[in-house]
Amino acid sequence: MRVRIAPSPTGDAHVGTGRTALYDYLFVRQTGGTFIMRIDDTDLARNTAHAEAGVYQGLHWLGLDWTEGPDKGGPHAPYRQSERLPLYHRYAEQLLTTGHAYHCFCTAEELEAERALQTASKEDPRYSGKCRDLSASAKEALTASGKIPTVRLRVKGGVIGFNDLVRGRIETDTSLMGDFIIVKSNGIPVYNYATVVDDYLMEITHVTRAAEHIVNTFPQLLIYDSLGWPTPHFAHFSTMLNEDKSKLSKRKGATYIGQYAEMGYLPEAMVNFLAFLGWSPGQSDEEMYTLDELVEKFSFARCTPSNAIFDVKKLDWLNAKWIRRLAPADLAVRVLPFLRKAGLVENEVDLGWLTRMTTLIQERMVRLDDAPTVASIFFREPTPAVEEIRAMLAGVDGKAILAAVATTLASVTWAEADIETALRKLQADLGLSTKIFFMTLRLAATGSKVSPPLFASIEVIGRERMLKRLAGLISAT
RNA sequence: GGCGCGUUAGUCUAGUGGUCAGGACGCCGCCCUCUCAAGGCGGAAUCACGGGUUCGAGUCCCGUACGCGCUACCA
Repeated sequence: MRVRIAPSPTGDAHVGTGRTALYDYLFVRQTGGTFIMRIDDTDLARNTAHAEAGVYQGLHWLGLDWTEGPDKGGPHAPYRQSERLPLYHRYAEQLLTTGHAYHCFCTAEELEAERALQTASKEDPRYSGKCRDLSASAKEALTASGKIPTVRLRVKGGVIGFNDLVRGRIETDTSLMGDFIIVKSNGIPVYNYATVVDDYLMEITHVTRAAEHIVNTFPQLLIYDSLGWPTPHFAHFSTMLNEDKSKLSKRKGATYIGQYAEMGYLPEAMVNFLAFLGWSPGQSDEEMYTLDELVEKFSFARCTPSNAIFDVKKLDWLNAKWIRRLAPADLAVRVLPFLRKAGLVENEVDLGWLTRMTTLIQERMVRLDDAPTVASIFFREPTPAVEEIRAMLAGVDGKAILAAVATTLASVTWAEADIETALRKLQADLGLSTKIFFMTLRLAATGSKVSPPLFASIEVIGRERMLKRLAGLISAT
């Protein structure tokens, strides 16, 4: 099995490209096939010069890799369409000599006018075939006048079709189709043509892509046929949409894989989520799958044909699940860049301490970039919650209570369990309700009514900083 | 407009002629609890519509509606 992903070099990997690449990768690994990277850069106007790195980076982040491509080389190099022009010309020449294609001298303006006329008279706009049977002398004259022709494929009518791996039989009548351009006047092949030449020469067995390419398959089928080439298998995946059902675009949320990495989504979660957007393992209640598990389960037949909305809420849930599943030490390392970015960590940190801290925030994060918020009390001094504590301790001697806490903490063994035992005993001795006492402590320790578990938090904050925070409050109360 | 694809709760989906239409996210409620989370339990919510075929249709066929795609010398 040989499968290719053919992104345009836009500088970033689109999530749609990511999902298709993921499906390709799963299929290829499952079948022991080869995954190929090909850069479709025939749209000169749109190309950012060699901006492939961003695309590679996004896919690599997901954990995907290929064995042939511009960056890897391979038996069918080059893997960039802009470097394969001679190939396209060779087969265009073949099509021309066999009579399957012909030169068309119509200008873009003439075609535009023709189309306008047809639309006005309510005809379906399609090429009239004006240059279809030009005489040799006419062609010579046009060439002599300096006109540069395009190459058009001669379309003969009839019903054609293919068996889509996810949708079944798809057919159309080509009598509705005009002769279409395969090589532009600037010598660059059109997508539909270049794709066919490349897929054939690169021995692609399964052509996989998004549903918007379904109708492109028809002209491609015609090209395969005209060249006398066998057709590969085709699989068209569902389209991914925004929450308002519009096509996934940058306007309405993140579109590129790199953006999700920056927001603190885990590649494990992203892969899991993307896999389930348009595919399902069938009868199973299991929601979490690793890349390896997906390799085992994936199949084209279980891909859904209908469009799928990219539901960030579900992604968030999955991400939170994956965060909780990570070993704390692993999570700590992943969280660190986000803490640095937020300015909470500037120099080296003690990884043991960071890991301990991470266990406290692990269940309180949806994304990695939640860490700076949730964990700030372990790095920065909170604003003293003087007023809240006063309100909490209304009617009792607050200063004395805080002092008792300080005294207790000053001598206790510094470990969560011991801190808890000591403080619970103090609570009993003071005769305060658990709610009041521990909320007061939480306010004192963290400056907030919401925080990670109290005793462990106190431990992680450390004796010195705890006593300092208490001292500050005692003098302010 | 033409052609193509699609349509199970708000969302992702299971279902391949006979099920109380299953699961998950989200939402609501309860429990647990030092707060917040997490976790547990429970709840509301779905087969787009109309015709067929059949003893029986979410499942098969036709039509309609709606959505998406293509209709370029874009990919």
